[in-house]
Amino acid sequence: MKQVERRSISEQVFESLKEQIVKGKWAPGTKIPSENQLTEMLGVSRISLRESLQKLATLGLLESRQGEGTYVKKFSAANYMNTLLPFFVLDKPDTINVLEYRKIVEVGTIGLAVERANQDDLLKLEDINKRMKANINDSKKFANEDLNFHIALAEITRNPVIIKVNYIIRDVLDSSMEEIVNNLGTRDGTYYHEKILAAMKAKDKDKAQQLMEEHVMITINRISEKGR
Amino acid sequence: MKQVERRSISEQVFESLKEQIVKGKWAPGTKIPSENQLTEMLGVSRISLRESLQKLATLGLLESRQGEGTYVKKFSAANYMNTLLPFFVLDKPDTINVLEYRKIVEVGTIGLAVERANQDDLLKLEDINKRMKANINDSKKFANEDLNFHIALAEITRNPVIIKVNYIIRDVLDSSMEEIVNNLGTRDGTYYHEKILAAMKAKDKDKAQQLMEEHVMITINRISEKGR
DNA sequence: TAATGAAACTTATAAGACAACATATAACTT
DNA sequence: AAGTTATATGTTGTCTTATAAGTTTCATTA
Repeated sequence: MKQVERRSISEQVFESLKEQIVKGKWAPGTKIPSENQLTEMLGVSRISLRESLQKLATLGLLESRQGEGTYVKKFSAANYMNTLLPFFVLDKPDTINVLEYRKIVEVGTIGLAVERANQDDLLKLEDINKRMKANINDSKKFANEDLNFHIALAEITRNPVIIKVNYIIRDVLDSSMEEIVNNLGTRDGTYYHEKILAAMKAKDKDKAQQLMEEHVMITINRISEKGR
Repeated sequence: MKQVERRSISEQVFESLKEQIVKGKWAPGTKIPSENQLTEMLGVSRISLRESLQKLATLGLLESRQGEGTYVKKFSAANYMNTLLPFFVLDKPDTINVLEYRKIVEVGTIGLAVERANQDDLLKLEDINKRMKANINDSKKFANEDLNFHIALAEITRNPVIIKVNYIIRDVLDSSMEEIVNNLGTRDGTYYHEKILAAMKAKDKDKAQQLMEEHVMITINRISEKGR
């Protein structure tokens, strides 16, 4: 027999709102009606409406700002990269594979970063390095600054796709990172960061990339040895 | 003065729940505590909690079934084909950013592929190249085989992260790819693929990487010139 | 044994209230 | 006149308390 169609209210609302955006009725950048207005227009409770709005926000189609309103976001590839999250999360077992991937991305990232870094960027990196050295005995803070260094590099590229992917990778590695630092210690973290920063100042792209490759490679080797 | 940190409740809850999944505390397929239990465990209202649960659901990490409970979703590639992307067309700056990112990943990919390719892999690539040449006047089929070539390279690395990311990127670019091929033609697609394959056979990693960089770079340049 | 049905538990939806925030305007001070 | 503070209004964020609508469990019954 043919199944009776069951669609939840919030799902129907979602489709309805999506149509407004997709069909261009609500153009990117514009403010959509307030929640109270929409509940009346659609005849649903604010709960169901908000559920749909939040889903659209998660997908990167809307953005809600408290006190201001809800706006249609311009769709960007970077937002789409959110779908990468489950890929990484649910495949957790192989940290090595993630690191191998990270090696590729980080080496490419530093290449662009060398070309695009300005004076402020370099100062910011220097700051992070200083904080790393200051926290050389606090592995938690140390690991955190380590990540900040790599994220800062990604942001220097000014490429939103790279930035986004970096955040996602960070998220995934974060869980194991502390453990990694606890095992590997803080010895060569500062060493490589300083060398990399020097190469950046000298605009020596090849050198910076080579250093970064070593830096990540050493981590990979240590991790894979640890498992035996 | 130092800014006071403001993070919404649902955001904090989101991070907290995500951590449980990322760290493997809640394994794929298992049922997570009920909403009532979670509200008590986290000390927040059901509204805020549900907001976070729904966000995780739209990201594909959780799935709620009325009357049953909420479960950690198992990964399945099919989940990622039902996205919103087809409704949107990437604009030029986006395409450039994606290509720039793709350049990084592809150059890294070919590096690993050179090291790990066996005889069968090389034959498979050769096959794809032949089909490309055969379809040199059918830009749609040509573009399709072009993508197959790059996906095959990703699969040769045997790194699931690289493979999956490749599929995602492919999805993102797919919408604009046909247009790209229509504009750029089929002229140097085969040229580079053949050269790259030759370098792979010779196990010449540097050469292969350099060729791949050129290959993607030329596409980037053409796209960015197109708009002027 | 198999079918029924009530109870308990789950997520979905609702309504109303208040908090937190942004913005514009009025009132006040200098 | 210009700058500052208070107020009003409208927005999203969060909470509380219900009720609806599913699923599962298990004792009861035919």
